[in-house]
Amino acid sequence: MSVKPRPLAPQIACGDCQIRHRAVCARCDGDELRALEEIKYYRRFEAGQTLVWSGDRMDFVASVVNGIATLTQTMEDGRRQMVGLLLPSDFVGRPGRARAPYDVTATTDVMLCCFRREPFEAMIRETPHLAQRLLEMTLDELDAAREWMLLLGRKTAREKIASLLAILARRNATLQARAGSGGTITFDLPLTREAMSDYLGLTLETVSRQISALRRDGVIHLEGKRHITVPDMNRLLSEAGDDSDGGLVD
Amino acid sequence: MSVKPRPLAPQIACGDCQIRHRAVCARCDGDELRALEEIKYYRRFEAGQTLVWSGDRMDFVASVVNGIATLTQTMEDGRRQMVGLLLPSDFVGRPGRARAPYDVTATTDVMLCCFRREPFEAMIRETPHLAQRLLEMTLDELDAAREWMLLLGRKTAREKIASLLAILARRNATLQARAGSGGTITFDLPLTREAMSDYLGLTLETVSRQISALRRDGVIHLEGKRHITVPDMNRLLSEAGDDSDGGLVD
DNA sequence: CGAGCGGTTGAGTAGGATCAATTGTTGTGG
DNA sequence: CCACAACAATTGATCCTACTCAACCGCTCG
Repeated sequence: MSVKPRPLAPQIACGDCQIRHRAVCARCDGDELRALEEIKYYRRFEAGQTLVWSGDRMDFVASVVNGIATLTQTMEDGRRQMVGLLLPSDFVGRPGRARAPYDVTATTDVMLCCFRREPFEAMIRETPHLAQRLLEMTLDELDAAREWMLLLGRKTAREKIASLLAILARRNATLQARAGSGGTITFDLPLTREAMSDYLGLTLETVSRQISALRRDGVIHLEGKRHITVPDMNRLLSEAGDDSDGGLVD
Repeated sequence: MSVKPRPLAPQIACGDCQIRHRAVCARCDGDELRALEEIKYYRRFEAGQTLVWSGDRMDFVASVVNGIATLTQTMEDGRRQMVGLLLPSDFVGRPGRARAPYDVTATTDVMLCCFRREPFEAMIRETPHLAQRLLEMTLDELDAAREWMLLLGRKTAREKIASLLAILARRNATLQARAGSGGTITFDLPLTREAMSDYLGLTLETVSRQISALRRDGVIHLEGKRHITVPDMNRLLSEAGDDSDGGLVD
């Protein structure tokens, strides 16, 4: 249980940063960036590591630079629900709160750009660009959370799986900048079956069965356990129950 | 289907407003309040009315002054999930977005304090107090949404009901300023069984059965259909699975 | 080689959904 | 004043989806 010395990564100039235009700092001008450079430092985590435990003191907030992390809540008897999926440029922590309300776990290797909390809170108060961007990001997260609530409360297991795959596919599509809506899309699952079950409010057995079912029905193709091909995105979307089109299965 | 002329309510001075210190305007100083007075107007809605339809254009944002409203999402086949419960001082609408993503419905008579969207957005940019308060409120809503996700994804029907009752009881307790944690609490359900089922991701039959079960087991008492007494708040909390104490049922 | 881990599949079960009947309660019109 | 419709809610019977428990596969690592 001994903790390795925290891996501090070398400083990167904000100007060279991959997430410069999507993270909290997106709207900051030159002076503001320089102020941020003063209070930032990088930390690297390995896949599987817990970055923060629920209830822990957090004296930083951070942007995810690369990798994927999750927020999860756990009940006393061990039931777990993922409540956040953090991708590059997403924000971790809450200004004005010292204790973490959720476990934060790295599902892949993760690099964080951390800001010491106190000076960051001061900047929020003083530089409107930072506060405005954070507000915008928080509103987006709230919308995502509400979409997620519909999934958890009302969708069937099959629809849940299809929805998650659609989210991941769409994300990869924007990165690959292809596939208007109908084309073939390919990506790797960044989550284990267990993590997927925590996301979807299912058991891992049900996740596995439904993935198999979608494969049998030709909605997706699988190579190995993790590599997924979606031959027809519209088909996947209609399986997800989201429908832009009208569910024209037959 | 004819729409009554929208009920415009008489103007109230911000200084006399019940929600002055909890709404978006909570941190505003005198000048800022005066600017808000310029762009605000009141609207009243009757119980059951839909304030906004999903997809509609919204050219205002608003604070709930009194009454209770809900945000709901609906799938094509009619499955519905509530994704927000709006109480007095809560905020409706999103600066920077013209179209409503959810249906907003009054469950009781509701009064809104509306701000025309364009000037309000300008104020967000210029008066940091407004933006800061809105950020804070949005972060609180995000936390609430994540708590709700745990409920939807992992709790049993009985725990869901107990959780909802605990939330409503706690809210009334703060209003009545009593009942540290153990005392008797009494309140009226502001929701129909159907609205509760939309909140909890259940059917209304299951809601009814579980309320009956909690009554049989002495966790709550019922007078009529809507008036609820909680003799032991800790008992209710442990039924909800939230537990501050360890679930010491036997 | 065996242990550990991620994943798949099968058999049996249970919790909540579905379909249906019934009881108030309220409000409307004759 | 009562009959009737509309609506909220309760309760019962039955069904089915997803959970539970269990065995097993393939791969990696020590």
